[in-house]
Amino acid sequence: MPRPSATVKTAPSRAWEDYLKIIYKLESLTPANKGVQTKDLAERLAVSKASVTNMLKKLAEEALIQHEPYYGVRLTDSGRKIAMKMIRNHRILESYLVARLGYSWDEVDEEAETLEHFLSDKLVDRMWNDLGQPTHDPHGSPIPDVDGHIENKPLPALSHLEHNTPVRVARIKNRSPEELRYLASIGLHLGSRIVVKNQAPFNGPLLIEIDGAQLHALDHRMGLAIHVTPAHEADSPHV
Amino acid sequence: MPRPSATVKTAPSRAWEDYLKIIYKLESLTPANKGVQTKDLAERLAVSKASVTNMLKKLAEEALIQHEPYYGVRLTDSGRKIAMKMIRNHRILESYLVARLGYSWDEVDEEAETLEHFLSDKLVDRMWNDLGQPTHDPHGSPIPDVDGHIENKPLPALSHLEHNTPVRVARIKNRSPEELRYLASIGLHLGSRIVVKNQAPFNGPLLIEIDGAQLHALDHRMGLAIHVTPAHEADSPHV
DNA sequence: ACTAAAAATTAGCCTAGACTAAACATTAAA
DNA sequence: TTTAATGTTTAGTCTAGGCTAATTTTTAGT
Repeated sequence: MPRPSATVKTAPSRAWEDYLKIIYKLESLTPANKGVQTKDLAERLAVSKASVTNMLKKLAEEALIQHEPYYGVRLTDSGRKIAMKMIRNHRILESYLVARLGYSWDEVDEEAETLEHFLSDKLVDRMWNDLGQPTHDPHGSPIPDVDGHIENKPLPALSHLEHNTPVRVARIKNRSPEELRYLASIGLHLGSRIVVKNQAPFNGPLLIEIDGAQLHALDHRMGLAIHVTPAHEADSPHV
Repeated sequence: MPRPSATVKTAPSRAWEDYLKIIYKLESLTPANKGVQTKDLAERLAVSKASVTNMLKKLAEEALIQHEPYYGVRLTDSGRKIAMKMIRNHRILESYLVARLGYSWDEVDEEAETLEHFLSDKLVDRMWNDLGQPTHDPHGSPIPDVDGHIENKPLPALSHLEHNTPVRVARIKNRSPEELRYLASIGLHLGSRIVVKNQAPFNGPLLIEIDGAQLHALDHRMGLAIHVTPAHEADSPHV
């Protein structure tokens, strides 16, 4: 008959990993003096605030986060390590699916969102090596290294550019499959050369030229998610 | 705030899938007039018999099994369908890992055991097509088709062969990684040509010749797990 | 400074899927 | 045919991770 699991330092569950990953992502959007808010976690995890509070207590007990009640939460080093592993797994799998199994960039997130929790280190490592040890995923996001270090170069967003300055698309953050498909349909990919011709007032749409050809109007919020490098810097980005 | 999940025909959980898969596997070892026993399920799932009974009740409510209390359990068509899907996922992933990511046949089961529950239909289909729609996995086990049909050709085991009749290894069932590694180390693979020279009495070890060269003593129980085809039938098997 | 709104926490409850211990059924053996 | 051994089920717990409702703390607006 089965044995009780005793005090065996149980592996972090999927739920824990999800919490830690979201906390990591929200930390970068949070002013440095504040922690990540319960409310925002609840929203991103599609879970009640009470559930979040409840879970934060457990994560804090395991020293994966620091929880200052009412002031928010912050990852500890061990918590960050787990978050980075999930992000590494996620981004390597996405890269693999695109490069080896014919996925398009709008299809990969859904698949990776689940599988990131169940991939062995061995499998992730083999995919990464098979791909030639890429540094960025199909959306241009950096892949953390095995020790959890990640490139952190802030790139300007399309919406914040001077007009008529050519740039190249380096990264698209957090867009839905529909939006990604739309971008691909107008010929906007990683590495595309963009010139912002105009921006309508009151955060209105951008008028952009893609690869010297078509003109397109692009919603302001889409422009915020598209990050670029100066056109001369790297002719084609990491892919 | 999140919604209650209501009566949304919830997807089968990992636990359900594991139960159904094991029931399927045990059915073939169970005399046709009997069902699969609770005890055997408990053993294979490493779970108490009471837990099994409890779960069987739920599976029966969902019409995934027929549960005749005290007489055991049997899959319904819908239950079998889920079981076959898990087996398909498992075997295609194993095949993929070996063919594309350099895994050896002793490494794949562990990885597949978890991931089989989380692979999307799309991913499985793409792996299967990328591999050229294989019909058998790296251990020679048949891969069910998308509709849940599976080849069911009974193959004789090494232990039950006439002596001095050359055969080819077609399938190795349920061996541990250690045993599989041992077999590989003595040059016994799918497709190896084997001649059984002798079997010691009282279910003693077999004396076998592998690919016309080395002689090896092989434990009787190992011989039961190694299934073969006549040497002339197919020169090299499905791989 | 005071009050209303927003955010966070507490308290109590629920379900899935485990568990143990005890009761009950079936089968095989004497 | 009775009994012992084995297998199965019932009854009652437990933990993870959700939930709602009520309460408390912090923040923002007058």
